[in-house]
Amino acid sequence: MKDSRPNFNSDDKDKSPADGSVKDGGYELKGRVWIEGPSGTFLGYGRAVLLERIREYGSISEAARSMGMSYRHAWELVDSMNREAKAPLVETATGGKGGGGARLTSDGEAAIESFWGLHARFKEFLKNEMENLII
Amino acid sequence: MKDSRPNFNSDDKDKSPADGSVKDGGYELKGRVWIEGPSGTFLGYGRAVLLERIREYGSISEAARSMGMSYRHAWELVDSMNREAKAPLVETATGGKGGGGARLTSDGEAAIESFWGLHARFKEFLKNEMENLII
DNA sequence: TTTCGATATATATTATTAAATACAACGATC
DNA sequence: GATCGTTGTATTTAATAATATATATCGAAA
Repeated sequence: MKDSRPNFNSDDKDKSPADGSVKDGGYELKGRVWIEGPSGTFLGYGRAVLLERIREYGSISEAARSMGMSYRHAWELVDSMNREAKAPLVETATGGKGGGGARLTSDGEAAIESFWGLHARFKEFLKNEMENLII
Repeated sequence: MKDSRPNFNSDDKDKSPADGSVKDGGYELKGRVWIEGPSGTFLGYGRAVLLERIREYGSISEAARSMGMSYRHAWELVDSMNREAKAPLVETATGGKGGGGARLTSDGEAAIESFWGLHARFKEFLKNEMENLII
């Protein structure tokens, strides 16, 4: 059946991989998973890394610096997580020796753990799908 | 072991769900998957929907309108997909009866099919994970 | 040859996000 | 009480993305 509409530039060249220039591989399956709370993102990859850095450095500002992230942004993420969570994931201190600091609560530790588990299983999923992917 | 650092505002109220205000459910697992080509995104959810609309309407501009998307943006997505793909997913015509139009190639049809399959299995994955999710 | 609506593209404008900067408040320690 | 580096926040600036506008091009059909 011929289409009644006019000229379609059908560009149907090199479906057969005769020359070496066929884009054969080069495709990649990517994805993201995150947990959403009542009013926005609760925990995703970047937030999980941030939590780990806070645990490592004991400071939001240092954690932010280590990730090349502005303090403000890091603080907003922490604030968002704390508001979204049932109980705060990070507890902070202002003043005192060293000016203050931040540390994870046990809920914070658990949240990281839980997310990395999810993340690992997701990577596995992508790997499997990638193997069956036909493009 | 008591921490030597100063005052942590530990905010440890209502871990026990005594009052009714506990944010018990309200969490949702979300995610995205997409296929990346040699130089950027190749196919994701929005692009798959766009392809379907193009099939439905036979026109990029009408497809864009139907999605509340600017023609320019839609055109850029189509252009990107065509460049990224081994062979074009959309073929276009300018001029002629009705001014021109656009339609899917067989590769375009196959790409949609393939992506929706992936998407469905991904939704299944999220559903399973959601059931085991502890926050 | 003129008309038509859509493609293909450039340019300008607006809106949204992200980043940078600044600074008051804090409280244990010296 | 002075000091310290951090938290917590506001304000400003820069960067990016999204949208709007404009227009040249196309070719079948009238």
